[in-house]
Amino acid sequence: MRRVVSPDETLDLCRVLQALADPVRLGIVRQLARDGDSSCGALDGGRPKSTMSHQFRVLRDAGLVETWAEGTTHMNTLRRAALDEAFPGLLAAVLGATGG
Amino acid sequence: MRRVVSPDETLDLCRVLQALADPVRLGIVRQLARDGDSSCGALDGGRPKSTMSHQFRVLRDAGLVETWAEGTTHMNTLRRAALDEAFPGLLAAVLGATGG
DNA sequence: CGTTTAGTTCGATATGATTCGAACTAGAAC
DNA sequence: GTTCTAGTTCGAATCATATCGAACTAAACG
Repeated sequence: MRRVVSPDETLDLCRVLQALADPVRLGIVRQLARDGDSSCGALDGGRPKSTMSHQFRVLRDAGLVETWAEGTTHMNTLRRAALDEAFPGLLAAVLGATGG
Repeated sequence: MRRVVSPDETLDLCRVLQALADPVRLGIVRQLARDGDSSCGALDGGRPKSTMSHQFRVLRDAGLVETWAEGTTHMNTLRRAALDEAFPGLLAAVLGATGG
């Protein structure tokens, strides 16, 4: 249950919006919200690992996602509480939107 | 009261988020929300006109802002209704956030 | 220890965004 | 018509982002 990369504690709105402004990353966030914590591999959609690793890094750096190792896999969770506290309603609005 | 550039009627979430994910454009949106319709010149913050023209174009293309000519000046308005309909709560969340 | 599995990091490339000066356009005022 | 004002468009430089293969790391398992 070690934490791999500590997300930046001070959430920056522009950074959060930029992290969400990408179809791949928005899909990851949506899937995490819908299905709960998942490994990186369960969220890659067939894309190369190096590409996904980059996308997860952007999400972590923006403070949207937290990642830890469990055995050989890395688990990801949405930082709902932190996001709701910093930007109330933002995550709900993004998740509620139907289109991509 | 002619409309200069017709915003794309179908709002795309990724495009909207990307347009908002810039401090300059976020500031424009915030100022439009707070002070009401304004000319481009009243929102430039001393930046070159060509730079601002580009930023307004991004906002228009994303459907966030509508622009029309009044005499020599161009007036801008936030498309609140369209945004609230497409992504309920999003604009409120972005405007409610205190930080940049 | 050797191997497999799951991600990361590195390096390169390609694509897109931002910025700005200079030239252009349209309306207003003289 | 000339001039002024307010923005746009063009072109180029700069910077950031996305993507991917290849090499690397760390845990698990034999």
